[in-house]
Amino acid sequence: MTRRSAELRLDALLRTACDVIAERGLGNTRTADVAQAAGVSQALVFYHFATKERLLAQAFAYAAEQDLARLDAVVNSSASPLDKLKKILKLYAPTGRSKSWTMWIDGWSEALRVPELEKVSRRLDLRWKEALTEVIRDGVAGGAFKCEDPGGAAWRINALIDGLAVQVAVHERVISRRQLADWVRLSVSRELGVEPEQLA
Amino acid sequence: MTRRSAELRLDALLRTACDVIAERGLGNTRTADVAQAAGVSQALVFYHFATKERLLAQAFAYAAEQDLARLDAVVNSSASPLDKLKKILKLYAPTGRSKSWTMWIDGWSEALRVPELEKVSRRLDLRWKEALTEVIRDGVAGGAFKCEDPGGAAWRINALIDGLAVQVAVHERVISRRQLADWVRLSVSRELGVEPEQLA
DNA sequence: CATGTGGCTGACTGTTGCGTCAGTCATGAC
DNA sequence: GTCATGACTGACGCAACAGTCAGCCACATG
Repeated sequence: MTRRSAELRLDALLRTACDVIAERGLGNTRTADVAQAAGVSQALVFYHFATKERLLAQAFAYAAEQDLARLDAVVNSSASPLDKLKKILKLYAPTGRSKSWTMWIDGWSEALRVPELEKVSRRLDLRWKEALTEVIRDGVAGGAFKCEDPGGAAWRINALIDGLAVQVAVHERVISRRQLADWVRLSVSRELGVEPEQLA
Repeated sequence: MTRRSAELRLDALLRTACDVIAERGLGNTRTADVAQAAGVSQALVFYHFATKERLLAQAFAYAAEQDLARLDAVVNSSASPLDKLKKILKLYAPTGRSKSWTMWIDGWSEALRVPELEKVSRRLDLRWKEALTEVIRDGVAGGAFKCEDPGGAAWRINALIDGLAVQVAVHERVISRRQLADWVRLSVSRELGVEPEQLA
């Protein structure tokens, strides 16, 4: 155990906690697990986090912020709406039994009972929808997309991906990632009046 | 405590367990909770179920079977494909912070780590898709719907509902049930070449 | 009525896992 | 050097909870 500043240690613990949560699930993560994974005494965990609940909630938020940072990078880039759309779809769609997706599915379930997690989960979900809405609006304004209700379209696209991602993440092998991507492209192309091939 | 046949008691315990699970979540349900809710000693729970895991898994399956029974009743009825479709959509879409939906969301999360629950959850999810596919095929054959890929359409419709239902169930107030229903009707109408109003 | 079967319970036990606390030790300030 | 601060830990307390067990008692059967 090398000694570190509180800030560094906190960050390292949160990072480790994310890994442990992704592997064991929010409900089955024990403080001792996180401590062990971080190579640290269990007491240290309580030195930095008052309760287990706080640790989990902060770790969850930490992971969410990382995802959102990647999203913002795309939205704030100078790419065309079509390119941004493609990048967002790529970020959002699950890759393998994605660490992120297992965490969000877990998060939804916990959020049913833990208000603090519900807040984080809601913020994350809404942010994706806003980002997508914005890109669609820009695309419509620039003539790249045709869509009467960008907000609604964004919701439907997000919901479709969520639903398909759950199936891929939870029920391995019922559909392939390729199938998921194809169906998403098809629906998006219909919503925005573009050809599916343009989204590849 | 009135004495009952094992069969009756088992059924009553499963029923009670479903209620408790819906309220407390799969992960937070204790055997003592179920016993108390059923007005029975904790030891009796273990008399009928070897382990807590088995109790929860069986309760989960029990709830799934009830849902599937309702679904089968619709599918096997003599209604027209359009009527069946409307009834399926009505069954599937969440009503309030629906007991069923909180359970399925919880189930997805648990299924990530508990193979036994994964099986039940998969069976349930696939059954809905099959039913919807069947109805769409019938509708296409009879000329009521226009759809080139009934299977794909069923998957997309189901995924959309799942995704929207999660938002309604988990993040109360971000969208209304009315909004959800409107969007589902819109997407379904596009998939099947009917007017949204016909689905009301 | 006697007797066996099986539903049922109270009172346990062992374990797990959160949280505490008294105290150690590294580091930077002076 | 010495002192103060704050990161860090081992060892423990304690409550919650899964699961056990010895035995009770209602009821069907003969």
